[in-house]
Amino acid sequence: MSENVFIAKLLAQGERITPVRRALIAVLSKTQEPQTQQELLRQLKKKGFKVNKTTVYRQLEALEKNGIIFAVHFTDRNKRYELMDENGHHHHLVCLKCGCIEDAILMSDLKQQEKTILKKHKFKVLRHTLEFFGICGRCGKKSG
Amino acid sequence: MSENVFIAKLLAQGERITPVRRALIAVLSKTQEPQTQQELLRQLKKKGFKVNKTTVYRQLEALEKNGIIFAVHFTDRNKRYELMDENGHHHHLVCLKCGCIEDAILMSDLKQQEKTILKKHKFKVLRHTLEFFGICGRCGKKSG
DNA sequence: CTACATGCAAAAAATTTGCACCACC
DNA sequence: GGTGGTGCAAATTTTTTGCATGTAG
Repeated sequence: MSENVFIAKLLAQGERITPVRRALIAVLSKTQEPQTQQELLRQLKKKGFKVNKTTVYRQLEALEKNGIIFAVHFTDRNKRYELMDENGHHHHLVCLKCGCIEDAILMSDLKQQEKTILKKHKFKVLRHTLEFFGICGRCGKKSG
Repeated sequence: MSENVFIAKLLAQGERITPVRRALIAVLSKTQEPQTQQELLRQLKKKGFKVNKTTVYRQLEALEKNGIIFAVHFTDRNKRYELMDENGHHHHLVCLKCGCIEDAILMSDLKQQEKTILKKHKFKVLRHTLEFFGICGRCGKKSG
């Protein structure tokens, strides 16, 4: 249950543990692709969890502020959320044909980049997003 | 006038050169930060250029499809556009306090990363986004 | 108890669509 | 002269806000 790590983090930060927060963390920990508010709401309701969309928006915002989840934007207009990975979050491969999303296996050390940025730009990087857009293996086979 | 490069590219692709397209390219070539539809519309109007927001949306979409401009999403909910850089587009440093956006000087070879991704994931990368979020030099001074 | 979480409805903001008309090639 | 660009208004979608009520700590 890595979920408990996040619960613990919230508690440590003096935040309340409410059913909605618990449920959001649970759903996010069971999905690999970053989820939109709509998808999360749908999944919660499917599980019989009664919750309002406003609350989902508000709690996603709160969880993001508390460093529990992370927001990414792909090609569509919706924000997507994923759980913050303690070892640094991962990056994504977004297929422009089928829309599937894989996690990228990356060996770059952006940590080093961030140090360079601090030196050259006097800019303290707190987080970053790195996303790749293209054609996934399956779509590549289908159409050349 | 690097603007002409983009005009030429559009022509080469059999696209029409309309006043709106020309104006959008002109405005984007004079701004360093990626612009939202709203900002672009405002700048066009300020220049006395009469155009409707729907048209701006439609032309931004068209220009993106034709590889003239590139869309990025930061922390707010708006899509932003910048001209495609022929040497590869640049990355950004987004200040979470004042919202300013600088271009990052980067020395990473994402090209190499993309080759690795093709091998490991069978995923053909067409483009990527890499954005850093943090505290810019000015804000860093102000508040510690 | 009390501050914060929640639901509902309504507002605001961002984007898209339908349709008539205009202009470039 | 026909395809595609444009404007306007209205619809849709996404997100936010106000306020009354419930609930975790």
